[in-house]
Amino acid sequence: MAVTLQQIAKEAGVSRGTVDRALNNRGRINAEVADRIRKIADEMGYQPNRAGRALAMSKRSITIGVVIQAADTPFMEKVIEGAEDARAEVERMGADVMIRKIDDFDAGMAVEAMHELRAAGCNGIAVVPVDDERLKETVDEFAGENIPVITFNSDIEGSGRLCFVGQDTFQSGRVAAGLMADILPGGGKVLVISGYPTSYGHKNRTKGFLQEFGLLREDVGILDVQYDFDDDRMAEMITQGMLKEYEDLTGIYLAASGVHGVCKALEEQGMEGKVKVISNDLTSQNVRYLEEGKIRFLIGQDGYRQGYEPVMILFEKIFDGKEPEKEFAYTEIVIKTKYNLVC
Amino acid sequence: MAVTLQQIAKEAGVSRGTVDRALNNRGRINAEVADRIRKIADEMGYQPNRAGRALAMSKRSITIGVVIQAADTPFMEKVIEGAEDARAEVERMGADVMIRKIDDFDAGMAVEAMHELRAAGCNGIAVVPVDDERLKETVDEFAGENIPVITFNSDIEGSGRLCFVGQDTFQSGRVAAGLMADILPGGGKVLVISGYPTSYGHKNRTKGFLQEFGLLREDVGILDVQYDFDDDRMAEMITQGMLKEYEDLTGIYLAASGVHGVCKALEEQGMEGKVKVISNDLTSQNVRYLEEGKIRFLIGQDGYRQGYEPVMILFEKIFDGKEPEKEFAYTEIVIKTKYNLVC
DNA sequence: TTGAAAGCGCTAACAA
DNA sequence: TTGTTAGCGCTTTCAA
Repeated sequence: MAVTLQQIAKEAGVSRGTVDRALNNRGRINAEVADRIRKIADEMGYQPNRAGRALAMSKRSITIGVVIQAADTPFMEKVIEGAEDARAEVERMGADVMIRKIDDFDAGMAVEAMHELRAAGCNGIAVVPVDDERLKETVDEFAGENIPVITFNSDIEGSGRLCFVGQDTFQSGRVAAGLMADILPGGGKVLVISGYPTSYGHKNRTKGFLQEFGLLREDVGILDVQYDFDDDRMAEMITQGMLKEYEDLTGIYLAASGVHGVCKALEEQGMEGKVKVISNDLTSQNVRYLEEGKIRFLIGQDGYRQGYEPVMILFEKIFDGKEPEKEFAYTEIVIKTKYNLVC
Repeated sequence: MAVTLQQIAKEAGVSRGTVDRALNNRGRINAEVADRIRKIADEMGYQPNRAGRALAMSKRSITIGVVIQAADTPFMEKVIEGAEDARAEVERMGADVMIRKIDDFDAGMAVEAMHELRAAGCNGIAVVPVDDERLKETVDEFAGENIPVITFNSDIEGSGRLCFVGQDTFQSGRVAAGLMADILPGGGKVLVISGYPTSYGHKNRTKGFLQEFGLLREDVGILDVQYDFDDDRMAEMITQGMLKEYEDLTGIYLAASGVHGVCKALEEQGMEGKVKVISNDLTSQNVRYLEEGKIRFLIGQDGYRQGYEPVMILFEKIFDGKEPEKEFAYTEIVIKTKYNLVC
């Protein structure tokens, strides 16, 4: 049986309230007595009972806000699933979670949602941000008011956010490069199609891929990076053009979206399977292409954890006062082939 | 704020105790009243508060036993880590976890440990089994006494265990086959080295690999399966012999242990890198070989979850009466290259 | 068959 | 500065 406050109180010859004040630094206590109590608690291996604490604090009621942009995308559905699961878990401990979904990316609406959540009494907020000055200011403002903010999926560098939960995008590009280097035949050319030149994530993936692939395969030519602005039609046109210009194209790395367009172009030219495609994100469409063998590898993000972790980290921070373990909580870089899709 | 028993009692015009009896089927209650209360609870969306329940039940104290064989191996250290984390988590809810570690595989000691744990009052047991008749009988005996048993890492087929947590080994072999098919050049031969011909896991991996690889690459010859009995010296000798006999050997799949031996033999013959190696298990030694590029891929087991899940499933079963979601809780089949090792 | 009440470990308000 | 006490939501025992 675990040690209780009462047992420590008895051991120290004081009351339960005094032990509580000592161990939780609530002040209004003699410093020496507090020290002595802390030492005793330590020796007895005291671990606060979660259930007792949750019950006692349930009137104070912790509320956690979550702002998810691009909530209508398949990837974010996984994130939302993780956040909902975390919600169910902390609700059983008496806390509340409010989730605000925003279609597309819209910094203005994200800022607005954050203000709403603060007004609703949220004690902490997790947000999928975009790189935007107002959003950064809002994060800093909240942090100043002692409302911890966690960025997830995407980060706001240099802001006062508590921590970031998401993928190490540079490393993700390197993972793709390693795989591509393993499966390409000798010679030929490889093409990188990115999404937006301004997106941090896309940029980092591209950089990681180019740097590592260059080191691994000097025999393969690397074509200039193309941008499809996350548009399948663009991706298709780029692929068509490149196929015409470079007959020895053997590999395509998609740093963002556009799988459908790429595959369509390859199919039209009868190059399916001959040009090896590696892409990102385990969307259901991408997964289908993987199953059909039209893509070789998908690099996944573990969206579930990206939704789950921020809520839990905030809950632990607010409920237990526990600081997050790392400033960058990188989620796993998952490699999927058609064979390890289900788990 | 969530709905409480008290609120339902007020709504139904009865006492809290009556509501409790109705919702938890404790008997000693008028059936019609019980029905009415259940309906009201349903309408109000009642979800029992975990903290309250944990606190009230803390005198009854749930104890969960864990028996881990081969506990001295690096892989099982991960499993133990997961079990310890689960322990910490359920201890905070007032439960206890007793972990019994056994070096090597020893069915007799495992049976003994299970009896000890039952004598110590365990309400449920998770065990890493071997295929052994006494062990199976013990599992069935405990299940008959209403002490749920979960097998993890390895299974006892046809026993009365509640569920199995671990890898789908057949599928794991197919994953390796898919990767091997992607990275081997045309022609040549591939060799499969398994561990024990009697081990279910090794056998399934081998079968999965052979079946899938045969479908994928008809141009590559498949040599007879060799067995190294998890011994590096054996693996080394096998590799040496095969390298001599088949100059066009281009790939080796290790269904069990023996990476060190294989790599040593390849190095001696100057074939390192030329013969592509895929193996299982993220042991620190294997990871080192992966980092050095001597192995192309490692198929991992997610040992952490294999230790964590069984304890949590047992806790939920005993504490909440919640049945496990699936009979086979397959853990993810993780693909690791040198680039996605850290997460 | 039902109600009333004690108590699980903790926090917080109040009293001393 | 310290002790006392009510109460969080639930289970369980005892009394009606």
